[in-house]
Amino acid sequence: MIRRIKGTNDIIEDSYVWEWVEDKLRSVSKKFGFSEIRTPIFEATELFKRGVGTDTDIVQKEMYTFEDKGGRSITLRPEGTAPVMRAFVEHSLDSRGLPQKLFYIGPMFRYEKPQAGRLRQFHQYGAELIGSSRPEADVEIIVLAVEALKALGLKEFKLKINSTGCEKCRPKYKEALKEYYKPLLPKLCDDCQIRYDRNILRLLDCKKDAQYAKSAPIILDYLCDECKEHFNRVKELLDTLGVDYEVDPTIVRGLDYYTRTVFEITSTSLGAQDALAGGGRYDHLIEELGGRTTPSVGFAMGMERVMIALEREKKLPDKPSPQVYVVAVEDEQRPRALSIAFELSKEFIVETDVMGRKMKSQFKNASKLGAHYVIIVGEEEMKSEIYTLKNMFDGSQVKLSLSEIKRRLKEEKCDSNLQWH
RNA sequence: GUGGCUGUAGCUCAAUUGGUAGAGCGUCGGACUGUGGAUCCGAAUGUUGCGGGUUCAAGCCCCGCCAGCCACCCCA
Repeated sequence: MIRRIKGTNDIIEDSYVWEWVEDKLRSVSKKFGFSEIRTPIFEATELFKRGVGTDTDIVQKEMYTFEDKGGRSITLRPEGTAPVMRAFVEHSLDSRGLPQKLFYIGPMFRYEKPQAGRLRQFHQYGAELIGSSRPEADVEIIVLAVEALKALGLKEFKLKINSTGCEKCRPKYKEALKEYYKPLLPKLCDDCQIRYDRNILRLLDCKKDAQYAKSAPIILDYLCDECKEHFNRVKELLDTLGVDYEVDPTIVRGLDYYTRTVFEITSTSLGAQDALAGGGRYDHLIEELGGRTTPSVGFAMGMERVMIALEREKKLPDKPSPQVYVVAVEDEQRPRALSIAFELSKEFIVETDVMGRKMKSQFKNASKLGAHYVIIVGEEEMKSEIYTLKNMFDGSQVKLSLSEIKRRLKEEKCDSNLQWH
């Protein structure tokens, strides 16, 4: 048997949950004025090296990179921001006016060891607000992320924010950190020894050496006036909007492109892989990709994790079931049953038997599928063209013509809780 | 990439000290020849994750691989 690749999933029984989640996310995004962008699933490897940063874990060990037949180095996208920015530059979207507000939903690929909530092919929803350096933009993005989770019905999550400063103040902070950790260096874990030189900020969120991080210098004390002002405005606006958050000076984020605001939304109902969404401001990514300086903010949300959280919080939608199931009493009525089913399927969700089942089994099948109504087509109905409509929820039944049945089903559709639209 | 746990029917799990694989659920059918969700009866389905080894004999022991889970790493 050929099996699926490690760390990938077939979405079968749950596909209606995916549809539901995607519908909600699209709808919230549009309400915030964002429109969907769909970029290719693979890109030139160079895009991620430059966009995400060569020092990041993603680029160093997690990319699915291969050479195509033309000898080009191709990479399956590990994240969504760099491709969106590439498209922004490539199509000169700034000439259409700023800001550009874009969202995406789709698969991402990272070569990691799988566990619950961490897959090699996973799916992200994300949004980018391109072209504004103002704190209002940060807040709009943060609020969108929070509202998206709320729209799905999630409650058990926490928003944490921080500022990582800019190219002016961050070097000073890094220096202060180096100073602080220098005497501690021999006591740090192996990973932190390497991080000390490569990316000192990462020492802060190391779980093994968390004891030292507590009394380490805090970036917020090193922010330049502009960054400090920006961060304060973000907090004020969040307060004004009544958004709950917590300032966490240890979140630094794994991608190199972030400047100033960074944030994370973690679920309190998940295990180790508890980050539902993460994002921040990236003021220099676009110029890194050859565009003109265009300050921007964005975030990405992990759809699998959101769905695990929905399950934990018991917020999954009900599976949609057919509105009507057309039953043929005898073989003679099968063609009629089929044509009624096709006719009704122009307006309703219809099922009918194609397995040659006896009437009894057709009924069993109708209940198993959760059909609200059954239309019985027997000899009598065939002649009179007045069919029996049975309500499977309360067992009642009436005799109606096809057009009366349609009218009845239409009324039912309005107060049906089987649909989520 | 590191460490630990696990792998038996579609699903959840049994199987004495190694002795020739079973139950529930589900599926399908029947009891019920124009009426489902209850009940009863019956049927189908396994290279015991894969490969090797030890043994008269392996689901069980040993080794390797694969996959999943948990934690680390990191993140969504």
